[in-house]
Amino acid sequence: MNLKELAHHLNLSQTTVSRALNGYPEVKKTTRLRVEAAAREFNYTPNARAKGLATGRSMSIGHVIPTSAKREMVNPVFGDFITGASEAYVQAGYDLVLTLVEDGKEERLYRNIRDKGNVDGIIVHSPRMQDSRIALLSDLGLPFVVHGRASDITADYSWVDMNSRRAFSRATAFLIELGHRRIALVNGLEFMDFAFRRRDGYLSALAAQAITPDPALMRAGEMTELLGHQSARDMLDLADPPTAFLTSSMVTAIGVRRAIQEAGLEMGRDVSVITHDDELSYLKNGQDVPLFTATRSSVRAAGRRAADMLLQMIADKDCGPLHSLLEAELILGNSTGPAPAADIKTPYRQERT
Amino acid sequence: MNLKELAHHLNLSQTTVSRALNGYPEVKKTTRLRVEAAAREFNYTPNARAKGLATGRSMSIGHVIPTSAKREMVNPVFGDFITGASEAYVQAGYDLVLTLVEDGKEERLYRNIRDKGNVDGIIVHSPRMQDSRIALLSDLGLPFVVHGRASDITADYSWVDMNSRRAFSRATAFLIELGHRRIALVNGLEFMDFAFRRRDGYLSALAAQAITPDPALMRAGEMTELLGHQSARDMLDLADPPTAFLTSSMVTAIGVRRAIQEAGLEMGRDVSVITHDDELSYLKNGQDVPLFTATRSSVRAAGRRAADMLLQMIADKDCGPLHSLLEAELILGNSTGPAPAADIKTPYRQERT
DNA sequence: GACTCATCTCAAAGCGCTTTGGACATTTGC
DNA sequence: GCAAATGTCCAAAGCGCTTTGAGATGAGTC
Repeated sequence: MNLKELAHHLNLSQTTVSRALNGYPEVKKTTRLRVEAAAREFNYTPNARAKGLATGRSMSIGHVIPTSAKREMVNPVFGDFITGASEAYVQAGYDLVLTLVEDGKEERLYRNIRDKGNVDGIIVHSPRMQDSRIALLSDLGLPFVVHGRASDITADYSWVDMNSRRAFSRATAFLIELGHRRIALVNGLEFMDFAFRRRDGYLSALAAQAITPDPALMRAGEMTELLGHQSARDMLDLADPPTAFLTSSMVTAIGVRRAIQEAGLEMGRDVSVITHDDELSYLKNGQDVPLFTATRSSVRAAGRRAADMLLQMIADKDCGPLHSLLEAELILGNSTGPAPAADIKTPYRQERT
Repeated sequence: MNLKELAHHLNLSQTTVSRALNGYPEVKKTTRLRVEAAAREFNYTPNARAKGLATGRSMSIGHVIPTSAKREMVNPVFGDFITGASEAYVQAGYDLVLTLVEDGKEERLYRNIRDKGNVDGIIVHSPRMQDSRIALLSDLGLPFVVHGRASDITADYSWVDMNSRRAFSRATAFLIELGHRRIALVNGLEFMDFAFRRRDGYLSALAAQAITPDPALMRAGEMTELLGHQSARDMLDLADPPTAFLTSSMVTAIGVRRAIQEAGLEMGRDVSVITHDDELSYLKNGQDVPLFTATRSSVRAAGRRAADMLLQMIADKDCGPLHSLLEAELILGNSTGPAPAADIKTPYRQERT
């Protein structure tokens, strides 16, 4: 059933039916009700392509996620982010179109996306520190929101991000307060902006207590279980091993825990661990008492926020770049405790904020 | 730059330009080259909505994934599946549109999707044992491929699935061969078809050796780390605890491992574990020697396969329902070993296939 | 009764593309 | 040499919708 048929059936013009359905005022109330009833009865749904062609809007949002042939990992965070964003899209009647793109082929792709015209806006995932996509998209004139930021970019653009620096600096300060001095960082790939910020937070907290960072205690890589395991195993083997670990993801933390156990140590007593917890739906951090002490920020909420922002920008072209900085909570779990006796030095008491 | 402008610029009609670009034969070679050069020069990309309207095809595929307000978990397998499917779509010039739908609202949604006309086909995720979506989609006349099967549906439809029953029956048989008799199953939700099949495989292997299944050793739930942990903890507490676990996902297996360690036991020596490994990109099962003995089947490959099938069905309406059954490998890792001495009974030797 | 307003409705243009049904020129077949 | 076939191009219709500009209709005003 299309508009023409529906109109004919109702003995009305397409114009009137269209207006009735789209809430225009110049339609008599009784007519409108009659039209709506018929539309329901015949299960009429306007053809999206035709509607899009006529209105110039596609009612869908593009999510572009980068992949690379080498590190061919799909960020596990993605599913939850999408779930959050979807809530907003469903409410607003938007669709979500997903595009995976190999590193490097991005310029052509974004241009294509714009010219094809099948999305009204874009969500950019996984920004690097300097990310050419941002300038490109600004040029293209397609509304976009970045999930994360790009530290090296000075131009203004819209983003939603977690305060990674603050979260990791708080976590580090907390470990220091517990008496830890040898604190290891198992980070994500540090050309990714979020990972860079996390390290920055970690270093700043060390510096605040005049602790010299030890390169041997810093590792970065794809945030897999293996990375956590290997890093922790190697570090625990050092002559002067760490008494605490800070990791960038739950999966990595699980690897760290494995290495700790294999070393015959107990997490939370012999070695402390703090991880970042994205609140992924399939990786809950314990139930009553969290398994891991963690900096926690829901990536699903971030997705929701980003989508809301983008929709707002589409509705109001001039609302200018929007920003949203989400603060992570520091939640206490069973994986942290005072530094083992041998290592305890009275820490400078520090106000936690 | 649109077709009209491009045509005008070239002093040609839209017809000719369109034909030149779409490879129709009735265009002189030199004209075609001239057109192609200009298209490249001006970065011409046809508008997808207009093209879709004219051709009646949208050049995109819908992925519909069910969520429920209650168990609001996004299947972590999803990211990898999509990655596989994307490979096919990119090659064929298709887009992927993603829709999350709450349980129950599906009928209306699928009908809408068809009438909106913004996808040419659908991939159905996470089928239940009896799944109304399949009959519905058949009625709607929209090509679709199911990732998984629905045991209670007799009608023919297209699917890609892993041979869950065989995989779990082999895994169970292998454990029996190692001397295990008390074998626990920590499964996914059993109204999900794949989980049902896995239990079926498990039970059949037990039955083949005349081992009576013990309800106390069977658990099902969302495949989280917590499920694995709680199930294993409870079971290891039994008077007659299991000596081996079969779990439906890596994440769950990690929870089982945790419980084993907390019980002061060693995985692979005191207690054996076999898990199913979807080869998720962020959850590699060890490196040289796998951490877990596992039934392994790449969900990414399944995605690729499903997408290829769907594209074929779209290209050739009459190619009829297609099926693809993927066999899982049984790979040996460090998590299995002979049943502890006390429990060893000489097993009937069984041919593994 | 002639006038203006509202109110309601419609025909038709247009969104950017494909595709049908020729038109015209050039070859080919006999 | 002429009809038929072929090669190359175009004008125009149509995909299903929205939206413009204007035409009816009836109520209110002088």
